[in-house]
Amino acid sequence: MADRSELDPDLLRPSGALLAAQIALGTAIEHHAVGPTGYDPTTADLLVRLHLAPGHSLRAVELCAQLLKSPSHISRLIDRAEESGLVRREPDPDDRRARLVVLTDAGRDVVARLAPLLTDVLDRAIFRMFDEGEIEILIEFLERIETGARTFVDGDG
Amino acid sequence: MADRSELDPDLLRPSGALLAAQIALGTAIEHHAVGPTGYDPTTADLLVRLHLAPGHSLRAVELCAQLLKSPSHISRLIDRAEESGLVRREPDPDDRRARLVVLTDAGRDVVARLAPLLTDVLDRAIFRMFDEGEIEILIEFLERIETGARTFVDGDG
DNA sequence: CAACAATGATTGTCAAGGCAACTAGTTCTG
DNA sequence: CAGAACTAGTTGCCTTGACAATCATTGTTG
Repeated sequence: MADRSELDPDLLRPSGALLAAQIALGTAIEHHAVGPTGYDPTTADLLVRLHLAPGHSLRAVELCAQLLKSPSHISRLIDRAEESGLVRREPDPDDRRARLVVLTDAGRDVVARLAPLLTDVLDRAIFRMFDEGEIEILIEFLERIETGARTFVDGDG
Repeated sequence: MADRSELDPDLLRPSGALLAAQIALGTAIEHHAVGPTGYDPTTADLLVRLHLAPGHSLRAVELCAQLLKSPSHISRLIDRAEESGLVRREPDPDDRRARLVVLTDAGRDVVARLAPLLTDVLDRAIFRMFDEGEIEILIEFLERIETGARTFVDGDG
């Protein structure tokens, strides 16, 4: 489609729109939902993932996958959340290398405060902007990009 | 649509897909296009934006807007690029507060090496995954999210 | 079951990047 | 045209977060 020896001005349009949507959504979540809790966005995401997980707990490796962050980042993220009393590390009975990260009552309170705000932001920024069929198309489009991109990085699942 | 006092498991699906697409695409660009040049992704983006700009130059404030980064970040990004000889700062004749960031010949060479790789990644990760009408729908969907998200941050343009 | 590869988690080190404070130049208003 | 308000850019300080190395445990294979 494009002449590869020069940059097509339209080349960055889709990726630019993707980035812009991401940034705008992140900013909205941060200002309207996460900010009021007093925690940072990644910590908030951590708490939400734990809340959604069975037993309100996950292993760190699982959090890496869900939050798309590096192990070192997750480890220190848990450090901070633990110091704030939001989560607790417990041994994993199935694997003594692993440690379960468990949501504490204080963490559940934060999620309870966060949930309606986050739901509101995502409702108004995304769900109300589309009808139900469109949402599925949107997700399918985004998955197509992810798939297309992974053909370059293939071999990492 | 959603019960706001509890988290809907589907709540994060679209935003999760958005993030996953973003990360996968960024990783593909970084590994396949930017990595071979030896520079970091943000520097590469800087060079591309300058290349696409009239006169191969932009003011820093314009780079903030295009790269969606803070002024301090842009300032230091230009520092590094200038030390590497990729760009040059020149006074802006129209406004003596501003400084034009101009692509050097060395910077142009990097863009020339980068362009076909970047075009290839974006072609295969995005353009070839969609037909032309779909691309426009995709962009319109993403702009809808951006618009929806901006209703929370409104007043910043 | 002993040696060895693979996996989960953590830590040291360092770059990326944001916020607030500051300088310098411009525009607006009296 | 003097002062106030604003805009462009830079710097100090700090947090976030990635990579490489390390330790502990598990699985695998002779």
